Amino acid sequence: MADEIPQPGHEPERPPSRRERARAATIEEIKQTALRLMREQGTTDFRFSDIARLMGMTAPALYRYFADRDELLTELIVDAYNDLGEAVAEARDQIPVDDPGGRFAAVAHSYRRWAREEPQRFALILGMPVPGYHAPEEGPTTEAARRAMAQLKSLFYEATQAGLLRRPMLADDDASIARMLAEHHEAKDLPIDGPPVAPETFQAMLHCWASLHGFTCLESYGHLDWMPGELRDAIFESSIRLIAKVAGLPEPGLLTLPGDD
Amino acid sequence: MADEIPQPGHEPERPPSRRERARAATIEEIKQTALRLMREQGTTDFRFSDIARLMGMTAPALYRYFADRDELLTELIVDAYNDLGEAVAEARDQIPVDDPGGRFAAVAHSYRRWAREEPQRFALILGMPVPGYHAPEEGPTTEAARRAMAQLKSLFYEATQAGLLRRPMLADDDASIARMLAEHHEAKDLPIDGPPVAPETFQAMLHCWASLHGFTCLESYGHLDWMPGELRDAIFESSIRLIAKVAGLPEPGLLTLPGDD
DNA sequence: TCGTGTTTGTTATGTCGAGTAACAGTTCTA
DNA sequence: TAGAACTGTTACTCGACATAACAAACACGA
Repeated sequence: MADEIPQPGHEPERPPSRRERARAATIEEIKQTALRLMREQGTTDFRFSDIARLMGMTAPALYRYFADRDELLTELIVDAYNDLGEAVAEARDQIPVDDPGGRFAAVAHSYRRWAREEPQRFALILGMPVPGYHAPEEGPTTEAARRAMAQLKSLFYEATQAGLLRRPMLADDDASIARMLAEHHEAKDLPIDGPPVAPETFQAMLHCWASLHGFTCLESYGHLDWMPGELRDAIFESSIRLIAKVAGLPEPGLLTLPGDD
Repeated sequence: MADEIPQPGHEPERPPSRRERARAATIEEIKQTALRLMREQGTTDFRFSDIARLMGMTAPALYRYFADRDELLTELIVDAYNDLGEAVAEARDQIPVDDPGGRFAAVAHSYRRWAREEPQRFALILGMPVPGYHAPEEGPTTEAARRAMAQLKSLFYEATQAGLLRRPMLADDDASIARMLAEHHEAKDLPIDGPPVAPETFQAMLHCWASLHGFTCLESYGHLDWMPGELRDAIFESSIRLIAKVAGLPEPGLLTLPGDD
């Protein structure tokens, strides 16, 4: 009785059985249905009973797959991080490595587009989560966030390696920042994977992220709705170029960004 | 029976009666209690029953003051907008008008400080609101948001008038943006009160807001928690100076920002 | 093929919070 | 002081989360 319980985390790698595939499919359907509800209702909330009804089931059946609402939410958050990270990485990798300016533009556009297309999922990961939800401390969500942010960093790292990154424009003496960053690079407690970058590069990267994220947040939550879309697009494009220039990235090659409407 | 219902919105101006004062005090206590609960629980959610319990009342009594949860939330949102706007305006006005760089720094610091001190209220206005809540279209929240943003604009307007604003650094040719902005200034459908500013100034202002907001959002929702506070402060300060420089604002006078920790 | 244990669904039920109804005490005002 | 308005109460409905107990389908070894 006692050792029948499988220890989660290091299951032996065997081919998934028929039942396991069915279970995985159901889990996926539950998540997709939850996302559909969020999209239709425009919130980050959903009801178990609604999910069950749309799936032709009763609500308690869902508890066979998720212990509670929080567990489902956590999975959705992790998926959203991964999805955003993948979307950004894919857009980035469609631009040649020797055009880091273009790569950053692609990252920025895909970040914005993802947020516009999935405002609820965007709110899920970068807004304040659903009331009553408490993310597991240092859990999978933190891990996924770390990975997503690494996408941006690798861009700067590659640019540095290729010698395509000018010194970023910085406000003034940043000796203290450089020192603090160096200390923490040594202590290796920065959450970004991969090799280290120069302090001023790191700072430029963070500035890029914050500016990009700020515009995206404002737009995604409707705070820029008073601007016509055409104007928003133009201002975003201009802002991104400005940010890139300030961060020391070269001018992007003039090309149509893939998938940019 | 029919015409007993008072039409909301144009009540005659008489001195508040004893009862009206008591009612206003109760409404205020309800709001404060809701805020206290939000702060204690770290969410934008609250339970009517909890509010009532903390006030020594029963839950249904609250419906004498607010028709439902949404109505209370709307008031809290409006209050938050006004509060943030006031905090920002106050910080700004403690710096002389002839130091627009310093004024912007003060605005930025107070914006950030407010968000850090009241992350729940910040989420309430600039994040995705509580599930199930639907803001009244073009209602008081929109109005309050408009006013709050006008605080930033007036800073740039004053700087322009005083001839202290250099031409902002822009990415490249922005003729189309200038044209679109000019059209919308003529159409007067921009949400910002007060006299118009030049298109490039407007663009710079928006860039300032987005960058400031981005950093603030990331920090307020804990996405920068991996940085020690000292480093966050330094990077924020540096970023703000950079943004100001890029926007064409002069270097701020070296002074201790009021209330800055 | 059969029987047993696991998985996945069901219905019935408990709990809790939003919101309403009916009623009671208090305060204002004519 | 009587009636109207206001503000609170208790009792109740409703809907959602979550659990318990049970039933059907499935997997698999003898």
